[in-house]
Amino acid sequence: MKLSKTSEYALRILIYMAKKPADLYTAKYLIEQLHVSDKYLRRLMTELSKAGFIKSTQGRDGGYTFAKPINEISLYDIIDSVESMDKLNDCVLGFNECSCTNPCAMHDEWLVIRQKLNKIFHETKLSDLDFEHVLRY
Amino acid sequence: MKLSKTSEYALRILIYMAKKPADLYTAKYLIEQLHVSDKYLRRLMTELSKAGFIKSTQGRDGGYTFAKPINEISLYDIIDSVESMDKLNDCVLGFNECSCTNPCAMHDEWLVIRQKLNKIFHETKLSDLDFEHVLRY
DNA sequence: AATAAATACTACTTATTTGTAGCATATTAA
DNA sequence: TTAATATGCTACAAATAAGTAGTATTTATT
Repeated sequence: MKLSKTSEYALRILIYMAKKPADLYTAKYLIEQLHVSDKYLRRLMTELSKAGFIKSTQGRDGGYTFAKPINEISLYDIIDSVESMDKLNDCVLGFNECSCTNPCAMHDEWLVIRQKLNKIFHETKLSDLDFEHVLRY
Repeated sequence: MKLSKTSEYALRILIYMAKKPADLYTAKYLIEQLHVSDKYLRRLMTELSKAGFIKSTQGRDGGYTFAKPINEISLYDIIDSVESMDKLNDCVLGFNECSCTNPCAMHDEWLVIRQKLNKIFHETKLSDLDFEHVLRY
């Protein structure tokens, strides 16, 4: 009942960048600021580039910037790009056959929770966050 | 953003038993009904016994029954006994220092979600579930 | 053209979770 | 008291997630 480390890092990085969304950030700088390990961050940045959130420029004076406006990037999209958000909608008891017409004993309770989770994660965009106190390492 | 397999199994088993809470269930029977592997289920049952939800009687004609009324067993308690529910209250970005006075950028959004999750898991007791359609393998 | 400073890729290592095997222990009934 | 039928324990195996190492590639500056 927790996000994966990879999702945590992805959120941390993009939220940090969203504070000044027009800037160019080098991996080296983000590693220092956010205390995510070198190779892990770099690999993750490549994933986030492929997912279309950021774009990288290689070579000297290179780095990463947003590839689209931060009010178009939801927390749902970010998490979904590194761990499937679909699993949130799986049966909480692990039954594959579970559905509204053939529900498990917890189906209705879980439906309420997951709808709220989906709603908040979908509706919260990077631009909605409070950057006054962006906690960082 | 999903319960562990172990939590799923723990819930499956106890919810299944809660349908007829006075009965004695053998491991063999539960394994057949719920398709949880032999040794894994047995180990889990021992944990659930130690946590005080069920009690076991060894030897011939042995098995497991509830150790207390099922309206005193919440889903929170069950999940917490096999994977720490505390982690639900950890910072969603993984910052140890995150708190209401020193919040991360997602602190407020996440607080709303986790309070709802905590509430539902705490308030839902085994006796509250709908046993008309207990889906099983 | 050489160098410096950046990202990209592939393979490997470690840690955690999940699942399995085999033997030990307990209890009832004939 | 022996056989049958239960649970309990310890150690191992497999799968997945997390983290690390080293090298290749790209590009602006000189």
